[in-house]
Amino acid sequence: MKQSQLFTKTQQEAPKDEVAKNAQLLIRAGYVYKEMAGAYTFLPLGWRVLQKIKEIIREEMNAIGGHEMHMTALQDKATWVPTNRWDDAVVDNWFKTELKNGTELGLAFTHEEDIAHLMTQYLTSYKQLPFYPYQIQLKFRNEARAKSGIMRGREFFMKDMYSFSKNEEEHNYFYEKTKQAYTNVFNRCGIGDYTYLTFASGGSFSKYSHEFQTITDAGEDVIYINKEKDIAINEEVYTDEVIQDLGLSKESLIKAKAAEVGNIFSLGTKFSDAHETTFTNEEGKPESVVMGSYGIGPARVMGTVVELFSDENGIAWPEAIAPFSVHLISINADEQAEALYAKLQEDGVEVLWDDRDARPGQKFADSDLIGIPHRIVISPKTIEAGGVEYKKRTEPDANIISVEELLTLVS
RNA sequence: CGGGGUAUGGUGUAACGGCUAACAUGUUCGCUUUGGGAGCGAGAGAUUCUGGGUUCGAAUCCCAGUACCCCGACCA
Repeated sequence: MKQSQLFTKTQQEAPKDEVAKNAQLLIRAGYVYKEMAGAYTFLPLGWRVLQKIKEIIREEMNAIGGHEMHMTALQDKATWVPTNRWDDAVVDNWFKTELKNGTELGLAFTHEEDIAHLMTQYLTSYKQLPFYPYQIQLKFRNEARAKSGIMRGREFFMKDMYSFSKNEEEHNYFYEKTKQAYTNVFNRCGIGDYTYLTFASGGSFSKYSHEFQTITDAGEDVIYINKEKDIAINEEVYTDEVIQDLGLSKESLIKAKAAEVGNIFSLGTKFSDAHETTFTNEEGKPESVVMGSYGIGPARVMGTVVELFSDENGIAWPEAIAPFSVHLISINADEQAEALYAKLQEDGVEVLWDDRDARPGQKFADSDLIGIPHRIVISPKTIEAGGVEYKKRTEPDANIISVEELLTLVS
């Protein structure tokens, strides 16, 4: 894409009401626009990053048998009464509204009830099980206080997957597979080294749930990490009993602030009992289906990445989720740049060409701020030296390489 | 939801209760310039958040509302 055609532009200063580093950088670099507290618009650059994160999630969910679908965000009150979660005293962050005729509606903050109810129509036999529908969708939560930029909004993206299994054994097998799939997602997004499988409070059907917590000061949770075993304990269940149960010792645990980028949860038959979501077993008798739910916040992942990978000049995206792979900067070499741009695109390289009539200093500053992994400069100077200048965003030095070398580097 | 704070061109800031609300940046036009946010000149851009009050006079003081930010609580 030609940068002159991007409608977003960079800003030297962040709006003063934005304190979170992720939001400051994303706004300054033109990735997002803040509509109101806790609600951000993803501009073309930001949407590209988000789409890449979603696509990684999609691939990993599909790889373990997930089926993508899309549920309505409008919630029927009747569906939420059986589990008592319509009650404002139980769930206090509903966005509720009503139809013209006065019928009450909710905007989805999650979908367990909805999908348990839906499945009463489709789940009949044990032969159908197990299966794993998921969606990547907007969720709404009327948070008392939005904060941390795009990491905790009132409207936010969520990948929510639900598992339906015949029994605990079948459920546990998938639960463990999901752990690995989640690990793959966070590794691919570049935050694997900072992300820990974290034991958190379970529910009536399991001792623990598992969270994926990424170490960052911008996070809201406190966890205790055991680096050797690559696991952590959430502060909320940090007791002598739990430490012992996990075979750890207090001395081996390091306290850290972290952001919850994903969680997986065994639900047992809590929701299927409430909605009579049953299947007919091999004996011909009805049985409640065993459920699990599995969430990832793609925008929270994006915010966390920015928190982790930036310097005083701007963002430094991990390769896999960068909006573009190559940032091509031309200085008084439009013709040569145009040819290189065409060549890169031909080779399937995602390239942003800064073709603007701007001074070099501004282009460099913008490039650092936007944070595309590979920077190419083409100018009379580099042409005379026999090629282009190449620099990684994460490295301080640039060097001249030939176009052929460049193509093998980035293709 | 409790406590605290802030609100002035698009953005960041300034202005003792007293002149036509100032500066930087961005933006438009012209000339010059081209390897780390260039220079000169000329323009456009504000009902100082809203409503009330005090005062001869309010961006400035007071009250209410709204929005935003921070701390805490909440986060099924």
